[in-house]
Amino acid sequence: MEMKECSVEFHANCPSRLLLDQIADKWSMMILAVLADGPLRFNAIKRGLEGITQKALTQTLRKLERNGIVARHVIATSPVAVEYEITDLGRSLLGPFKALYMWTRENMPEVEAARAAFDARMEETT
Amino acid sequence: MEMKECSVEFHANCPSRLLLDQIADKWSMMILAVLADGPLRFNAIKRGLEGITQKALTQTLRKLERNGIVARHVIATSPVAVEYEITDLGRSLLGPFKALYMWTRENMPEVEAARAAFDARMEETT
DNA sequence: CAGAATCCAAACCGATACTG
DNA sequence: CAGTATCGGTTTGGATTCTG
Repeated sequence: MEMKECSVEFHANCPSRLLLDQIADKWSMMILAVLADGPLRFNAIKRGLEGITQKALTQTLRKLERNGIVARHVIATSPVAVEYEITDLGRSLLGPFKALYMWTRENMPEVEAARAAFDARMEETT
Repeated sequence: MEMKECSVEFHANCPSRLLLDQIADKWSMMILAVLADGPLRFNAIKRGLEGITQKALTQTLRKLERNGIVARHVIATSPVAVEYEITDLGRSLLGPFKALYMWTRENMPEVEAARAAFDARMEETT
């Protein structure tokens, strides 16, 4: 019997890895969900995401814009209005994201049970 | 015409949000992919993930174990062997993860183009 | 082999103040 | 309104050393 090694490998420079780092963060998924129904202005997005700071929102929007997932439109009124809109590319991401979201909803109870069991085991060793 | 607000809202204590924070991190997805074909020992996993440190691997495995996504089996040989195996719960996550992974592979070119365009625009304003 | 412990630097994070 | 700039504080992350 030979040694077991993994058949899949992930290299440090694997392009999908670099991209995953970009999109699989705390806020990106939620921002996209919020923009799914139509373009929104900066503060409207902010109001939809309880707990996000202005700084985090700005940074995440910039990153999404750079990756072509949202588009930023400046409307030259006074004071200026800025609208963020999901792009076609971003829209194509909604499917995968939704699958992940549905998984969390469906499997939450089982995860909670696992956590409780794990924490109980930790307790008893203490 | 009424003000546009978002119809979806994410609350800070939304359970799916808490779970998403746990599973959508840099290494979890890749560890799961590596374990998909069968159980592996600690250092075999490590060899499959170029760039991961022992500390990061330990931490991520603990988290996955706590959430019931992988199982840890200690084999009392000398020196000890420890095998990590994906659980049924973890296996059910592979689908959503794979969808995300496929998306990155398919849309990488478009993302790169968007980045180049964005960075070029930044240059010209400087 | 599979970690735990420690140390230090770097990245992040929220709060605050300021601006066109 | 939609940001930028700045500043501590905390968290993270790597490198190293040690152990059953």
